[in-house]
This record gives sequence, structure tokens and C-alpha cells, in this order.
Amino acid sequence: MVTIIDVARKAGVSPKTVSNVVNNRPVVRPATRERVQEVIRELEYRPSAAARSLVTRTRRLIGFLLADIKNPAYPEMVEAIASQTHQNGFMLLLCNTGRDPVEEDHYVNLLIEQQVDGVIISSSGAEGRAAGILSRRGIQVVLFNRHPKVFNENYVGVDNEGGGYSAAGYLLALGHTRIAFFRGEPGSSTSEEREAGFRRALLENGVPMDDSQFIFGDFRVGKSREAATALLTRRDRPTAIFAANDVMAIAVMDVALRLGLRVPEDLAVVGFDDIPIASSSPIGLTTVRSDLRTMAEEATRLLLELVRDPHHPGHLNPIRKILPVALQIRRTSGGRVGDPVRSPPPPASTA
Amino acid sequence: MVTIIDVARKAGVSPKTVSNVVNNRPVVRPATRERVQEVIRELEYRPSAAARSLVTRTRRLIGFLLADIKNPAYPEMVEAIASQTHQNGFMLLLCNTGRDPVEEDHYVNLLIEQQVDGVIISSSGAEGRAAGILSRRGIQVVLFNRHPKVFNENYVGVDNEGGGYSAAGYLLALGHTRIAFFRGEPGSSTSEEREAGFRRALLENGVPMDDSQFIFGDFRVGKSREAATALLTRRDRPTAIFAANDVMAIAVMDVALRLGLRVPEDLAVVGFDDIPIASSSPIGLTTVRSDLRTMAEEATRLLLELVRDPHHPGHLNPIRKILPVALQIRRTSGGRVGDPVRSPPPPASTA
DNA sequence: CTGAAAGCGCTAACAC
DNA sequence: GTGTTAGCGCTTTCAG
Repeated sequence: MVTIIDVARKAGVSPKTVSNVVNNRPVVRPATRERVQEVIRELEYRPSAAARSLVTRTRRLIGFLLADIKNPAYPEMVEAIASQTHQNGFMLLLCNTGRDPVEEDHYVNLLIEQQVDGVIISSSGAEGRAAGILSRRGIQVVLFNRHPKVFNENYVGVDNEGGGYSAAGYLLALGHTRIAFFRGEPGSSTSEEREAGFRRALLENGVPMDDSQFIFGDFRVGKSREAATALLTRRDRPTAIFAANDVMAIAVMDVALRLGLRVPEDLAVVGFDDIPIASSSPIGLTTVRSDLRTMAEEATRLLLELVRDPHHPGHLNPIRKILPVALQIRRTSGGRVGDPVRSPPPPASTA
Repeated sequence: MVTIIDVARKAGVSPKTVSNVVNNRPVVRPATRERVQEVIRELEYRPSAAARSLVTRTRRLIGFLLADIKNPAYPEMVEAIASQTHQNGFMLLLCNTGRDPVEEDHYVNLLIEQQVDGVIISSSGAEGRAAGILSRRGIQVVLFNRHPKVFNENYVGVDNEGGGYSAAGYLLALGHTRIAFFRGEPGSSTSEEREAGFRRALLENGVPMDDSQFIFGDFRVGKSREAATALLTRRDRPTAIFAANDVMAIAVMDVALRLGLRVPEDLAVVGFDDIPIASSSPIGLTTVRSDLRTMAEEATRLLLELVRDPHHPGHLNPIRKILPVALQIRRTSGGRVGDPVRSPPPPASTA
């Protein structure tokens, strides 16, 4: 392995000078810098991150602790986080907990051992242990997208309550009164806030609710399909479903179609997130759009600021940044209930 | 920060003993081990990965260099890779190049500086520079899913040629003769191999081909939509399209529907990968299924073996593991060309 | 089985 | 501007 000493020797300077060159410190005479860089190129010298961080106590490493990368909402966010951390010279450690608290703890330990500079947390733990453990170790933390029941860390998310409210409001305006709500995992703040908005809309409109219309879908396909099947084969099945995320909404559509129900004529479906596939015409999902990319960028920017600036206000007073959402009306929400059935969707429209 | 010395002092042993305990070396007397572990818990000691790897020269870090995490085929694979690396005590550095060679080079440099133990490479560079640079540095490398034109590294992939052959064969058997092929990015081995299989099928069946039926879709939605629009508005538009991946196939469906074409009656569509959404009933995409999870697991296992075992045969004779694929017939490929139009898909079947 | 000393590759602090 | 010295936290010899 080529070390800084080898470079120094060959360039006829001290190791410190090489270090100064590598770190772009402007104290080196141009001629010297040039010579050193030449030797670096020749020897293909690459500084050891381990050695460097042992002394600087900064690893240039960011962790991303997330619940489930298979949720199609994530890749967009991962890309944004990756690209921004990379631009700033940091590398990204991906920690996919699979919603397993044991895995999460293991990841937290590894992140501490790696002495990462900061962690973006978007995992499930309703108790929020990870954030606490990490920040007590002096590791910067930003809660992202979801948050524990009570928390005192910086947080970037979207207006879930408002989104739930406008989705439900829209379905009510279309004349629906039997609307089911598809929950995510228990304890998930996103699901609970979306449900809160949903409930507020129904309450304000004097539409009665009962427990049977609140279903657990678990944010994933498998469980959602079971739950949807049970719901849609009931005699008093709802005329509309608002799912706490798009994955579940699409699972509901899937089940409905297989049961011979037409979407939206027999069942209106609304989701949340606006994942990429939602806008494709075979799906055409009406959904609450959250700007996943912007949210990810905001969170990353905030984290990097916290890492770099020890006097950042976020160190004293946790910042809570809530981004707006917007209802995207597409095909699956249909028209007014009781309207004459409109011309079917594209596949048959040319028949 | 609490160091190994603090623990040693408090436990009344030498640092070496603490080290032995931490690394589960069976040379410590149980009583001593117990006492040390107690102190570790009390002090919340976590060994510094930086310090450790400075001396052991192993970072317990794996890099994953990939072209575009937004391709829905990736999350499944990322999950498999992440879970397996994690189980083995490694962390995963995610390097999303966005198909940009400059970014790729930058990532390669960072991976070298981090002295990662190994890298799974699934990025675009047709020249395969990354793999060469890394392995010359003694970093283990496994090519994954795609590969450069010429290469001499371990490789895990699927039978793209065979998949292309059976997809095309199936469309031919249905009576199609005007079949377009949607290419991925130029130079991508997956796209080229799939095309090769497609061509072989047409050749063997004596179906003439001309350049106009080979279209660049670039593996992404935007470009694919443009290309599909151009193709489908031609007077002699094809009756079937085989896309080099599912994302492009769905983009084609999307465009077709918007143009008022029925899928599959007016246009049969076949994809490649079998991404999760492909099997949902609103999509129902006929596609060549590759077992993404198994492929990812094989690649990770091979890489970890190479990292751990300096005598692994893969160090001498590069291993090439090609996994089988299987055609998944669903809705979008339709029935025989010229057959009386069958009853439309579920949405209208109850009308 | 445990302890002492050396050193991994780098940078911070201080000389010059 | 540049060189020298010390030491980051750990593991690896090698003694005991």
C-alpha cells in the first residue's frame, strides 16, 4: 500500500505537506503542490479514510435507516439522498431494517461503531429508540418522513393530516358516504396522521364512522390483499376506499378487479404518496402527492448542515419542517356517485 | 469517547483482554469475559471501526455500484444484498451512479479510500473500468446483472439471451410478425443479450427484420414514451412490442392506451424482469421473469466468499453464474392474432 | 491465559 | 511555507 510517507519521500517534501495538498489547504506553494500532485498521480496514492478519520474524528459517512426499501416511494428518496450526500463528499450507508426492531438495533450499533457523522431515520420504531441512542452518542440525526410518538429531534415530513383531509373531502364531495380507510402498520405516524385527517373530514361533514371501516393493510401488498378481499366481499362493502399509501391502494384495485368490481364505477380508490407508477395510464391512481424528492433533499441538507455547523440552531431547538401535499385527481376516484356510468377507461373506449 | 483502555482499567485487565472479549476469541477465561462484558455494558463501550480497520486492514464494508436505483427491479435486489451483507456483519455503501461515468469514477475513488472489502458492480460503463481499477487495488469485485463488453471478473447474471428468445418465440407463435424491440441504453449487456435472443428467434422462424423495428428506449420512462409515441403513430405500426425491460414495457402500454390503442387487442406487449407491479391486475404484464432476489443473493454470497477466502477458486478462474429465466404469460400478450376479440379484461367483464 | 510495547496511516500542534 | 513530533484507538507480536 502506498502511504503518505512514500509520496512525501518521492516528492522530497514532508508528509505534512502532502497532507496539505491532499486536503486542498491553500498554504502550499503552487510549485510544490504541482510536484506533489504529480507524484500522487504516479504512485496512484489514495489516502486511507480509516487513518484519517481516526485522527479527525469525522468519517464522512451518513447512514440512512429505513423501514422497507421495497416501498416504491423510497427509491426516489434514496436517489435524492444519495446524490446529495455524494455531492458533499459523503458516502451513504444503507440500513434496511425490514421493520424489525432487532435489525434496527443491530444497525444502530454498527452505525455507532462506524462513527458515522449523521443518520437519516425513516424506520418504524414507534418508540424512536434509534434516534435517542444515536444522538446521545453525538451523532447527528434527522427524522424523516415518519416520526415516533414523542420526539425531540429535527424532523422533515409532509402534511399527512392535511392530505388525509383533502382526500376524504374529495370523496365526500363526490357523494360517497361509505368510505373505508386502509391503515398502514400500527404506530406509524404517517398512517395515523393520514387517518386523523380522514376522520376530521368525515366528522366535519357529519358522516358517521364505525370501527369496521378502518382496516389494517400494513403498508405492504400481501396483507393488504387479504384485508381488501375480506372488505370487498362484505355485503355492505364501501363505495370508496382511501388507502394510507399507494402500494395498498393498488393492492386494493388489484383485488377489486379480480373480484369483478369496476374501478372507479363500483369502487373509488384513492392513495397517498404518488409513487411513479401511479400516474401511468393503466393505473391512473388518484392520490395525495407528496414531493418525495424535495422532502429527501430538505432532510439531507438539514443533516449536513447539522454535521458541519456546531452552532446550527437545530442543535438547540429541533426544527420541524412540514412540506405541503396536493391531491392528484386521476381515473380511480371516478365521478359523482350515482352519475350515469361514464365511458369506460381507454382500453374499451375505441371498441 | 470511551476507549478500550477505559474498559481495561475499569475491569482490571489489559486492553488485549478486552480486545479478545470483543472479538469473541475463545482464549479468555469465562469469569474474566463476564466481568469485561459487564464493564462494556456499563460504559456503553463501542469499538471504533476506524481504529480497528487501520490495523486489521479490513473495513467490513461492501459497496454496491449501480446505475439507477429508480428502476423498480433494483429495490428487491438491494434488499437482498443489504440483508445478506448485514447478516454477515458488513455494512453496505450505496453508490448510485445515475449512469454518469464521472459519478462512477468519483464513487470508485471513494470506495478505494474507504478501503471497502468488496464491491458489487451493476453500473453502466460498457468499458468496465470500475471493476478493473478496484480489483487492481485488491478490492474484491463481482459483476452483477450486467457486464462490460469484455471482462475477466466474477459475474452473476441471468439468461438474457434465452429470455429474449422465448419472449419473441411466444409472440411469433401467437402469429405476430411485425414485432418491435425496445432497446435499453446502448452498450448495456442486458439489452444487447435480450436483443440477440429476439433476433435469433425471428431468424430461425424466417421472419424478416429491419432496423426500423429496433428502438432505443434507454431503460427509462421519459425517453421510452417519446420513442413509443413515434413508433405507435407510424402507419405500419407493429402488432407486438418486446421491451428490454418492464419499465419500458409499461411506458409503451401507457402510450398505447393514451393513443386509444387496446392492449393486447391492438398491441401485444411483453417485458423483461417481472418487477413487482407487473403482476398486479391493472397491469397484468406478460414478461420474462428473472429471479432478482436469487441473483442478488448469489452475487453477495460469492463476493463475501471471495472476501473471506483468499484461496477461493474465483480468484484464479473467474466464475460466471447464469440463472435461468421463465416466461410469465399474463394479459398483455393477448391471444392469437386474428382471433375473434376475446372478452375484455376484468374491468368490463362484469358489465 | 494475560500484559507490555510497537505501530497501522494520518493530521494537529508547534517549531523552524 | 514546510518539517518534526506526538498520538488518534485498536490489534499484533512477543514475554511472561
